[in-house]
Amino acid sequence: MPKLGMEPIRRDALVAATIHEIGTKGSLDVTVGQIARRAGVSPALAHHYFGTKEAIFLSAMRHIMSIYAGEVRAALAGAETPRARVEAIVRASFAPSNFRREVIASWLMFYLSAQTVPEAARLLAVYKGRLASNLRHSLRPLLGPHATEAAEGIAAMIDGLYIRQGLAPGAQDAGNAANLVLDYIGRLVEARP
Amino acid sequence: MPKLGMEPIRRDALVAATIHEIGTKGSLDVTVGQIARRAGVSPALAHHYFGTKEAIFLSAMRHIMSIYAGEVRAALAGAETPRARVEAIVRASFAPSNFRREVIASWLMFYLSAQTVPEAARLLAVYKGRLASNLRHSLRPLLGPHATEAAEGIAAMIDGLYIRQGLAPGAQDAGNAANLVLDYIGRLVEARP
Amino acid sequence: MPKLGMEPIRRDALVAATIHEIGTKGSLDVTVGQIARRAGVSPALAHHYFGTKEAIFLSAMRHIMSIYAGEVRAALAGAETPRARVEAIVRASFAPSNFRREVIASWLMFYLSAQTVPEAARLLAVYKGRLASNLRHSLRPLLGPHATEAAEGIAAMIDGLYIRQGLAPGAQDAGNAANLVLDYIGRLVEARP
Amino acid sequence: MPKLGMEPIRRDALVAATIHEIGTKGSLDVTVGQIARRAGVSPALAHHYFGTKEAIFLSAMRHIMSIYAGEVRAALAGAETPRARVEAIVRASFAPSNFRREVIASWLMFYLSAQTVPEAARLLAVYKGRLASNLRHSLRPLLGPHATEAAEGIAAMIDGLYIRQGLAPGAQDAGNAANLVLDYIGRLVEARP
DNA sequence: AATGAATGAGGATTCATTCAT
DNA sequence: GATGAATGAATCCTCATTCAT
Repeated sequence: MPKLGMEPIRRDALVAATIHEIGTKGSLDVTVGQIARRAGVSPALAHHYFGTKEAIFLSAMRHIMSIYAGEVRAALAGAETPRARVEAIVRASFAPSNFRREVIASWLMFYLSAQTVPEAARLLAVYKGRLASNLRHSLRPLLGPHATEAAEGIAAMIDGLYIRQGLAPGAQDAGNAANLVLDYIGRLVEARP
Repeated sequence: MPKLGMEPIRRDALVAATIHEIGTKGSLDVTVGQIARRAGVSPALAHHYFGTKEAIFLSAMRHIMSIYAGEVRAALAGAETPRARVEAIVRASFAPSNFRREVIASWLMFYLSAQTVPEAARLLAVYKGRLASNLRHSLRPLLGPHATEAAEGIAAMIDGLYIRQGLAPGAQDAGNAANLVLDYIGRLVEARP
Repeated sequence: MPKLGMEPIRRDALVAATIHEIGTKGSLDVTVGQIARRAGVSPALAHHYFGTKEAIFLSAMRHIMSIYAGEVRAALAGAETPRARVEAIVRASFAPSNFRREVIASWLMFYLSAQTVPEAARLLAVYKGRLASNLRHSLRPLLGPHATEAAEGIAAMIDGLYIRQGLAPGAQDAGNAANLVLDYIGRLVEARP
Repeated sequence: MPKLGMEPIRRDALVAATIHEIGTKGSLDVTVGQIARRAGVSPALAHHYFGTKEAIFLSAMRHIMSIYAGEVRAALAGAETPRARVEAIVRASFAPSNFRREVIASWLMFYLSAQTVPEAARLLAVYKGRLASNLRHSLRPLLGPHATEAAEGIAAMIDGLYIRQGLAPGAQDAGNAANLVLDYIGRLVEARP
């Protein structure tokens, strides 16, 4: 009987290597060879398990998204009021597992590849739809008809902080970033005289 | 007037072609051949004038930045109060000459290339520094010590709206985007009870 | 009876799969993986039993030739006159077990591989020699010194009908093909005024 | 001004190199690199002028067919009677420019590639249609309703002699081959008692 | 000023084959 | 007996870049 069960191990290693390489390079110009080398395997094996480079990238994208989704789910679990829910979503976005430079860089790369790769576009649309819907749903009780545009503003600010984190030189402070959004939410929600 | 040489004409055409191609493709995967073809010249000529592909990209980046800078300068010219200045900067960011899909896509590509190309990083840093300084300077009289973080929030939201415009399917409304930022500024500036 | 080992079963399955795949693709561009998959085994097993891809092909070639040889032998068994012998050989060439598209395609592929693979060339030479000698031998009593060239003409026509059957789109009629050759033989044999 | 007019020269050289390499190898397993090397250029240039390997092959196929067509046209020019026309077609098929080993090997390779490449199939169908129609047309006055099947027999014999010339070891005699077909035609045409 | 000609370097992908279990 | 794991070698193709004219 042959050696067994390597597939999930290799797949995970290759996905991790992909994220690492994209994060390091800060660009999508990553070769299968580089990914494979970092994962400690041959380029041929990468193709053996994934078929194409695009499939590797998509797997990495799904991995990142599932981490994010888990973070959001966990954060929402303990949130009872609408406002707490909004804040939970924001905090999840800046959780350490998400807000690492390499993860964010990958995020942005997938944003980019969605321009070209239909499946990437689909995945991204799902994520964006879910985020917007989550935000709107929680904001509605607080802001009524203004919930939609508030959700847009919040999502935009999050994306902006992401791009600055992912592409700017020098790591930034996740807490600080989260606070900026939370402050914005405070201003949106709290009645003005 | 002396008869103009072809050089500036060709350079401009190539820069315009670069922006167009990046905007169309939505990615940095643009070849010198594509750029040259769109500009109606041979790839060899592109190299003749620019030396390298990177130099073509940098020229395009400078072009976009100078348009943006002009727009900001013009907007600031008519602004008398601090708040008007802040709003002018924002409006300039969403002026039609900037907030076109292809221009924004190029913007983001340059953001990306700053990861790899030192000169691009330098240019981007200059721009960001100027934007932040402009915002801070105008916000200071209104927000005092909170000006810095307010400037960060505003800049982040602008970037976020840009990325959504540049990479999302379906053109968006510049006016709507500007209003989101202006509303945010309003909430920042207006005193809360 | 001893329990049969798996070896002959696997070998047969792989040979059959090889012929099937070549016939389906209509080309020699068949991978060991495809052959193994059709045979329901792993590519590694194919190598285990045959050593190399070339050996698999040669086995398939031998298989086809032995079927052909059996068909000829059977046909000759009932033939008593020289002319009946010639016709038996022709009929065997167009017997259903030979004149199937996939078998003929394989035939031609082996013709091809004889260009490169010495052992294939040897096998093919044996077959051609036997066919020619069979034909000549039977034609001699009828045509005397012209037997050799008549045998050449007949063999060529058979090959030509094969290539048209094996490589032309749309299955053809074996009976019709056989009749063409038989008619030719009639014209060769029957005295002209 | 650049060096000019190389394109047709290179294209011709590459087509010739393709035929040569296929003829030498006796198989379609010819790489672009080999073709380019024989043509004295880089593989990249071959792609520059032809785009794909398939396109190179198709060009070579068209080249061979046009030579053949020219040969037939020339032979038919001097033929006045139906029988002379039939014989002219046959002689053209065995003219020295066609019946060279490398040309015939290429012929057969294209026969093969027609299995896979639609455009090759189309070209081959055109050739076969023209040949059959030429033969039928000339045979009709001589054989009436039997013309069709006679044409089939003749075409098959020609193909058979081709495959033997193209794939058999040791060059054969074109004159001998032609005579076999001419003799066959004689037997088809001349009345039997 | 401009370009056709040409290529070296590199990258995705395929595949026969080997090996440890 | 059988196979999953793994890879080296090869192939097509792309592209920035150079050069002679």
